[in-house]
Amino acid sequence: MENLPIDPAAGGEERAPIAEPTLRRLPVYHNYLKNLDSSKTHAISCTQIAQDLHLTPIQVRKDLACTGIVGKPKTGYDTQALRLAIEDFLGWNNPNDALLFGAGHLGLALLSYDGFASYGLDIVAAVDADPAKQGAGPRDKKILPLEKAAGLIRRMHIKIAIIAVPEAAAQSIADLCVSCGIKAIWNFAPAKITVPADVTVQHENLASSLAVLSKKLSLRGE
Amino acid sequence: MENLPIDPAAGGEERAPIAEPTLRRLPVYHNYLKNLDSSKTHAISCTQIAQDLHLTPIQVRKDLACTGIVGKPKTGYDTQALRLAIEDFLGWNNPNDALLFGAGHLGLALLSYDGFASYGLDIVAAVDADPAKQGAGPRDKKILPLEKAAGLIRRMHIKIAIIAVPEAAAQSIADLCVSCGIKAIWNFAPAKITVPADVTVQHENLASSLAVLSKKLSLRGE
DNA sequence: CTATTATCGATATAAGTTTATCGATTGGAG
DNA sequence: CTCCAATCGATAAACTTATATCGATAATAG
Ligand SMILES: NC(=O)c1ccc[n+]([C@@H]2O[C@H](COP(=O)([O-])OP(=O)(O)OC[C@H]3O[C@@H](n4cnc5c(N)ncnc54)[C@H](O)[C@@H]3O)[C@@H](O)[C@H]2O)c1
Ligand SMILES: NC(=O)c1ccc[n+]([C@@H]2O[C@H](COP(=O)([O-])OP(=O)(O)OC[C@H]3O[C@@H](n4cnc5c(N)ncnc54)[C@H](O)[C@@H]3O)[C@@H](O)[C@H]2O)c1
Repeated sequence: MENLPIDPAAGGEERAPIAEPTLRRLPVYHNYLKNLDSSKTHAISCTQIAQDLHLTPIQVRKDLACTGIVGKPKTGYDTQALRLAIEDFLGWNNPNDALLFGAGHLGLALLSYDGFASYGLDIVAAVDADPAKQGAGPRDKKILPLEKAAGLIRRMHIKIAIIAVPEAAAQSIADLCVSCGIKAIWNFAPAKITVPADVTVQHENLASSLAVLSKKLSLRGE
Repeated sequence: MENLPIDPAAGGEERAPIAEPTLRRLPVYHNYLKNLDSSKTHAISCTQIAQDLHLTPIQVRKDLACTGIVGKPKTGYDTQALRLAIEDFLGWNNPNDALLFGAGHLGLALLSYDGFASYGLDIVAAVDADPAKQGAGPRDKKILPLEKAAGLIRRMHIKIAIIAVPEAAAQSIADLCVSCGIKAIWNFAPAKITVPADVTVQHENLASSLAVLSKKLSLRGE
């Protein structure tokens, strides 16, 4: 037990970089575990998870290993511990505050969604340029004028912005966010936005997903 | 010019299977081209596209090659022809009808979005179990009772369903769709749904994207 | 108590995707 | 007209991700 294969040339702080596909599957495992009847199922095997989620047991095992959890042969993983390990790994126990830009159709849907809380995201308020949209939003969230954004971000040390404004306004909102110290942007506009290297952007492009879907459909049909 | 490297063992119908990451980038190129001032820019090079979209020229060239377009050295691609080639490849010129399940917050946002038309998707109507939601929806789209779904799908030969109902109802809606002949499902519920092998499912899991974003953010911060 | 079997964890192989290299082609400068 | 620089297209290498193999371990049956 003495020669555990420590990453060479690493002083102990550089952990294995997590693969993005794995990262995207972790919430799926988490949701699966949440829906298990925990009074009945105290342990779960990779085999079972893989079967239910249409994956291979090997992949599941490798994904879960990233969280540091250890399983027991013939039994599997403790369901409670596994769920906590995923939450811990994804940082869902330390909620991040976020500010939403654009309280239109999509923005309001995001604002009214109560599921984000369990994913460690708290949308503290929305911002909209249209005075008619301003005031009280769903779930006691305020919809503020654009001018209030900078102060709010600075005062609350908000690090995440969600962009749900029209494409034409996306870049200017991004610039505003960056100048206020935002470090991560979740972008729902179908536009490429440019930010400094130390800011992370996650593009949520529905057109891409749709392209995959319709291409698969058309290939099936022929 | 006589020995073009035809795919061996292919009678001429089996084209190269398109890589999914490439497929996801094609709409991004398309949107980029749409925003170009076409009166000024008649040709565009991979180098330029790559620079603007933060990709490598080689990748852009390879992606675009899938659409069958050919460029000219020193000039690049004809912007108009390139845009049409992408639309053609993605099938955006032959719109698909789709039926939306769930006219809640997210469903209504999707229903009111007029951008899907240019991606070859036409949401013909929505369906909701709640009588209070039924009636006229945005953009002259009807919101129908659940009982009407099966008939509508069969009558209009609808092949695509969009699921925006609560997680608990997602599988039963999927089962209904499959029994009516739906061949592709775009699923916004955070649930894994099970369908026969000849039906395609595209899961749109916001939790996955959020996991990527927040993990990157937390790695940056340390 | 021992044999059996399901499962984990690690290592190795395969498949898929991105990036690099290089010759060929074309438009424009001299 | 000739040379040069930019770009394409194809092939090869590097990297990433997924799958397979195999020994070790623990629960269970006999
Ligand atoms: N609705 C959908 O289903 C859907 C799907 C895919 C992508 N999108 C994208 O999401 C974005 C929002 O879509 P939507 O349907 O909610 O549009 P929308 O028009 O309903 O809402 C846009 C909101 O942004 C506000 N706004 C405009 N400029 C602003 C600015 N500079 N600062 C702050 N607020 C501003 C508007 O007042 C409006 O309330 C768009 O970029 C759209 O392309 C939407
Ligand atoms: N709102 C968001 O921003 C968001 C984000 C991520 C995921 N989602 C997911 O999208 C789905 C919809 O979210 P939402 O916020 O619109 O929820 P919602 O509660 O606002 O809307 C759900 C709608 O589905 C209808 N419905 C329920 N059961 C039905 C059935 N069997 N057949 C037809 N209609 C039925 C309800 O009447 C309601 O109108 C959920 O699964 C949610 O987890 C939503």
